[in-house]
Amino acid sequence: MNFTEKIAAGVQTAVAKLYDHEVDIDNVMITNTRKEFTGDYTVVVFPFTKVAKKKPVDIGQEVGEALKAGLDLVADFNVVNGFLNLSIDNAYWLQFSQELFKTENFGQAPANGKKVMVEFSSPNTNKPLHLGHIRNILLGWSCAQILDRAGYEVIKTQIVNDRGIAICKSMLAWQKFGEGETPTSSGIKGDFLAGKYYVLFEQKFKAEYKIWQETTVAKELIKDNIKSEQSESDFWKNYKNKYFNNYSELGEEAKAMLLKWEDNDPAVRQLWSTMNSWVYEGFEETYKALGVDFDKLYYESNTYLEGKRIIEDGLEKSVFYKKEDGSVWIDLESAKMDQKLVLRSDGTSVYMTQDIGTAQLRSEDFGMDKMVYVVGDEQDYHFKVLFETMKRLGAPYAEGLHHLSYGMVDLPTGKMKSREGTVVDADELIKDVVEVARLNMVDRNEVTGKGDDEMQEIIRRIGMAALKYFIIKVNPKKRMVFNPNEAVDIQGQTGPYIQYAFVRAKGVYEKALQENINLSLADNYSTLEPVEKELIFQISQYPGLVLQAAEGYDPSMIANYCYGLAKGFNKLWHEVSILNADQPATIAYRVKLSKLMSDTLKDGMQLLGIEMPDRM
RNA sequence: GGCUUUGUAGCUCAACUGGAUAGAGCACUUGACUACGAAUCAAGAGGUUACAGGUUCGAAUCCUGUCAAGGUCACCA
Repeated sequence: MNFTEKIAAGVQTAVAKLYDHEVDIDNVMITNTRKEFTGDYTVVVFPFTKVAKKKPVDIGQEVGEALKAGLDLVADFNVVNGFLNLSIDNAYWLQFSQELFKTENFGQAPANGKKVMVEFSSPNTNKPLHLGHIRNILLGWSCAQILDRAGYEVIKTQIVNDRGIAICKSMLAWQKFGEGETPTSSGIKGDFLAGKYYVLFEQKFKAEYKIWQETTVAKELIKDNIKSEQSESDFWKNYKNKYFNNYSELGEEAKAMLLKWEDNDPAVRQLWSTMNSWVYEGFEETYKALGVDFDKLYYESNTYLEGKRIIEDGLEKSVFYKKEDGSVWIDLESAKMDQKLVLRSDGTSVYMTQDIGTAQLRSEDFGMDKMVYVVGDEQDYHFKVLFETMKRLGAPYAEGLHHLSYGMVDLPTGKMKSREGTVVDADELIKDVVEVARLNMVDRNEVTGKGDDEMQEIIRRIGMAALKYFIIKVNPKKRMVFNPNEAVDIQGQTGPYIQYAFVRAKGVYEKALQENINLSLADNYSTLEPVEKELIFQISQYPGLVLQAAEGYDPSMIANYCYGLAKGFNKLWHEVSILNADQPATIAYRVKLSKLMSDTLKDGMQLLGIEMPDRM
């Protein structure tokens, strides 16, 4: 039982005795005492005014006296307004820290026997990964790590969007204009090569569209359909899709290719798998640079036909209904949503059908209790509909479905737009941050004295820490601004700052080992400075925080915690001496405390996918 | 237009999910190295939490309305 639980129980009995009233233990409000007041924990006594029929200050005084008399660990108390501040006896803090020194795998919750699947990344195979994917990947990876630490069995997965009209566009452009170019022949990374032809298709299509707009067909069309307040260019912008489907030659060819693909045409399938394999090789490199991997991949080309069977079942159970034209729908108006199509009139699947099928497939494969989809917030509605549908279908895991929705990443100049070439490419960004880290290192003249490989690895870890921390410290659901200059910062609330605190603490510990300092003397330490207590207090929050972050699917909580912890240690570093303290017991205690701090920091950062360097 | 998300210091973000005088970093001032490593620390300045009402002991947080920005309303994925 930890301190807050003991205090809560104490408050419960005190209130029962004093005011003859049973309070639910969950309703006892305990917070950490704010810095400007003395104390460690604060009990909010306002809720008791009704039952006690007294002023908050008096209640605080009475409950405080009862706690001080009844609980050994409460050394002292003071009351400010309706807040009862409790100071924990130093002996308890010391005892508590001694226990932590011995604890292995601090922060790891016991296995809870539940399986959770986390889907993230899930790219299209027609272009390379960009900054938006990085946020997705970091969130997904981190979420998986946190759930693991919280006691779940975690399966990391993605659905690879390897089929559809977009891929056919790349394929067609390559076929028409590629002249047999390959990653090997051109030296271009596979995903970039596929992206190159996707862009090329769009350019050619645009040119074709432009010419068509001058034809008599087009002129009559716009005359009949343009709205009075609409400009011509707006009209054509809106008409683009219709042109692609109804008039465009390139569109016609691309659609024909998609049909051939669906018909298993050998030549098209061959081209398709060749180009996709280029892309996969490219992706693999990027994933490796980001330090992530997956346990199981699902390919849309395998799952896009799934789900029809479930639709049939659902029709029998009247979850869905069929219209005269044969299309199948679900009516979600009772849940304040719309009617939604789940099967086209020609019997083919839509996005929703696929997702229903994929969920089912995954359940058959793994039997998970929960499923987390890391997908951008533009799909909020889609997932709301999907989850409600799964609930109505009676899927056993329906209650465990969660959409980890995150906001778009903006640049200081505004939105990333592929058309305007402002998309920040993932590979390039990774290269850039590592390069800035290297230049920083050179500035410090610290390049000497370490092996080249070791140095490169340290630089890489620092650069990646800066990038990753910058992105993951922001609450997922918020839209964020990515300023490249700030992302490579190493001062203040940054990844390298946290790494620095870690390196310091670990350095002290290693030096103590070298000097054969007797660490068991820590048991004799008895004074405990305020900065030390502050640090133990922060460390004590860690396991609870992991559970909270898991429950809220929110890695940013861990990121902010790690910063606070690093800051606490840096403060201690400046206020007291560790290896030069005057008593051997003090030295031993502080060395152990540093070790505990660095272990906790390393664990927390690992949950964010950030590696710690041995030196900096 | 319907539904939905967000709005906090000049900038980037916090605020233990309704608690105390809204906190950090960057940038700007000012102090602290002959290293347990200053990639650090200490201090200063910076706020009508978009706005207006309401709920209550207590609101950045909950409710209503207004404004602003984004998303979404395809037999696309």
